[in-house]
Amino acid sequence: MAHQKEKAIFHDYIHSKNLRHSEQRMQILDVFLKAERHLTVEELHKLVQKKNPSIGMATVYRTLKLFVDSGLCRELKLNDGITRYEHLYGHEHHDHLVCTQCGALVEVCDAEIERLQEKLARSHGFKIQSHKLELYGTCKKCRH
Amino acid sequence: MAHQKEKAIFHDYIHSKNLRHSEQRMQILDVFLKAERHLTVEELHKLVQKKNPSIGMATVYRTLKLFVDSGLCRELKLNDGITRYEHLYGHEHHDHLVCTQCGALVEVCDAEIERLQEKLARSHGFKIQSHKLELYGTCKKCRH
DNA sequence: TGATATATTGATATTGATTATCATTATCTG
DNA sequence: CAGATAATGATAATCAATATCAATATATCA
Repeated sequence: MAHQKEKAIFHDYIHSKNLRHSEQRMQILDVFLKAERHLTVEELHKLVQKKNPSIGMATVYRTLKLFVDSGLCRELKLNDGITRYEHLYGHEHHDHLVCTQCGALVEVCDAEIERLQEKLARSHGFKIQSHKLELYGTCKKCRH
Repeated sequence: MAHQKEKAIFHDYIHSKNLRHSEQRMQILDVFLKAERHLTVEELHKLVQKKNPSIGMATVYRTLKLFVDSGLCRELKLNDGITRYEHLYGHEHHDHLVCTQCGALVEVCDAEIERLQEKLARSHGFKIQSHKLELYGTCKKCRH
């Protein structure tokens, strides 16, 4: 079974917080790790139900929170108001290009922009903890 | 009475869409223009009620949408999930520094970052329509 | 000006996403 | 294995935002 590192991280997190393992959590983690990125809660719930139909939405919500807290994934809140979750472990930091026509999501990163952000914040006395950069526009396909 | 330009914009918008003027819309516009930026719907509703207690929340929601469509203001959706509205007319484009401790909002702009964003998008075949850049961190005050 | 068509309002219901509650069940620890 | 308690799933509650609808206000035209 793959994703040993991620499972170890979750395992350690569960223990460090004196929480318990459960069949459901392991199943949800398994499905989440195998899935593509940028899943909504509903999408994940549907995938999980294929494996275990008795797992409820509430459990998926609760478990995703644990994933976030453990550092396995992060919430992505785009302008459409729908919260998506994307893998974090083993993935470089990145920002997003969002196609406003087809909804395509492209991950991008630019070290120079990051540097200038730091500088900009510093010049206003801020110390950055995190940032959010989303570029909304049309992708090549949708313009042709 | 100040803000003639903004009122003319709204007036023109209303006419162009074959909508109607109303006492309530004018009162809400007046209060909005006088207020500081970054108002939530609830905050604006409270301010408006001081002038006309009968104005309901729904009308404030509806009217703010008109303001956005007319170009007078824009929605600002930060990570806390609360939608704020900020003045647009007569204000330069800007991004935001957000203090995660005290909630302070600082407006910033960096032409070089904007330029690099364009370039980054272009290199992936995207044509940018809008962007969102928020830098979360701690302000000087909160660190001392 | 007055009648008519229709946009607007405010109260309330509804939606959709998320969180809280709670009785039942499962897991861990000794 | 037993006891303590965390987790689950169903459901209710919450919260922001939107839709509905009867009553009212506004614009237009005769």
